[in-house]
Amino acid sequence: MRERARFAPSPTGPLHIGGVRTALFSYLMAKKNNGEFILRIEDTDSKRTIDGAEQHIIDSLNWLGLKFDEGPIKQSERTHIYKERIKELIKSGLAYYAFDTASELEEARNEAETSFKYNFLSRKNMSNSLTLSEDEVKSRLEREAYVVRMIIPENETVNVVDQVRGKLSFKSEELEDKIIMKSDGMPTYHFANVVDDYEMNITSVIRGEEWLSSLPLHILLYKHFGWEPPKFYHLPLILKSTGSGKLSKRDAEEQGHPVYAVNWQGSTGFKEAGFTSEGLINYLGLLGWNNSSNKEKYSINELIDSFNDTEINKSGARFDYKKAVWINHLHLKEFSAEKILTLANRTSDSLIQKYSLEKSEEIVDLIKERLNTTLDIDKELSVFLSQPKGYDSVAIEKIDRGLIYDVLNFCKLNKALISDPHSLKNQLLSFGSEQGISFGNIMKSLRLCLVGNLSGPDLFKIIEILGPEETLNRIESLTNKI
RNA sequence: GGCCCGUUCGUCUAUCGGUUAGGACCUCAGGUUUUCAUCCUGGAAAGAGGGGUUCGAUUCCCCUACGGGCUACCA
Repeated sequence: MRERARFAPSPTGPLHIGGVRTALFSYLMAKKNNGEFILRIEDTDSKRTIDGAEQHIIDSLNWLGLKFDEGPIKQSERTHIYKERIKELIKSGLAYYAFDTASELEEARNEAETSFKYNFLSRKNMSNSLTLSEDEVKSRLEREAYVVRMIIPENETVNVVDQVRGKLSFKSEELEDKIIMKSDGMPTYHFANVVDDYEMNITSVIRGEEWLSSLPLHILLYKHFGWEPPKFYHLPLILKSTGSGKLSKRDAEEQGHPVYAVNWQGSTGFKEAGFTSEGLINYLGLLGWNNSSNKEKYSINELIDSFNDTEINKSGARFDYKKAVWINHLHLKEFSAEKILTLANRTSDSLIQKYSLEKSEEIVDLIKERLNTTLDIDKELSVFLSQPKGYDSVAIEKIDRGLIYDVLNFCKLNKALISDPHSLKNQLLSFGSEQGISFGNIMKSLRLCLVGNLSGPDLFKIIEILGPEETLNRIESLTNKI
């Protein structure tokens, strides 16, 4: 059978990093086995559906390059399918109508000494089609709101298999006759999910660990229908970087990092924070999976090749932003200059305009290895576009004003040298030894003057690129300021 | 509270009964570099606790502790 894995988010909010990881693993599972990746939108709760969330999910997957082969398939457009299936179940006595109101249920919960469960014991005392006469059921069905509940067998051990953890078992008395169709006629998650996975020939269900406790319910549903269940993988949760609990938007903001792949309203996404899709995918791929090699840098294709569903981890993993940035750096420094230029937010057009495409790419190669995020591209390139906007005053004091002045003066007096950076270096070297100024300080002075601070790529390369005129301008400019 | 899952350096992880418990991020100390960064070398840093099983347990089993998830007409 052809591998078919789906990502089935609910559009009750923007797609966060945990969802992205689930999508990625589903994608890897599908592609590893030459199968299909399907996007299904689980929008059965109209009250909780958020405008724009579906689009955000799609935008995120697009940016990440997790292309879906089918979808988006929306559950809200498939209610007729669920209704048919509900009827089937009722007919075979595996589901029933229930008329209990919210307040009646609440009362039952309050009265119960331990926790109340709507199951084989309590359902005898509730208003449903199992306890009411056929006529009454019929008339109440016409007049009243009702739900449909699935039957959970009594005193049975439900054995399930999670591919990540192995065999698990649940006692049926711990389970509840879950509602499978709400009074608004919409199916609940449990039902729509099972029916769709069956109807869509899904072979692997990959989802977050928060669904593990509902697995027996789902397995029972498959049994009720007489269907063969797919393989289930419950992924460990992504935890906040410090403290305890699941990663949430709020925690991420407190820790100063994004939670969404791309911008969502006021929240900065990883994309806007300077991540490449390659970097994010790489980091997320390693969160909860590894193939026991020491390899850290993976392209999406390498991830697909190496992915093995038996190597998914069991325990929750904290999100480590620094490591994510480091992995992003690994990718960025190996991108082509051409690609990096497209990743810059502001500077690339003016750079190409000022220099030429060829020259611009040369410049990018100079700064490439210094990049942690795409935000750094503008920062690094701005040196080549305009004079420094300010000078690091601490550095000026540290080097000593007089000394800086001497160095800059030397350059001004030897203008011809500027157009020949190689002999400039030699002349500066001898100037330094004559004057008793360390070469390091000479270079610091010059760098400060040309760049505004003490960091950046090779100075003589910068001089070469800026050209004699601009270099002298900048020298002039700082000389006047100190 | 009940049910379920989990537990190796601060963090992500390797180890499928016998290892000086390995790698990476972070961190620290050196080195390279004109500076910062990159890069290179090195250091510090771990099997939650208690019982078993075994010649031998990080590894298998049990208990406890801790962490997490679920416990809705939400997904």
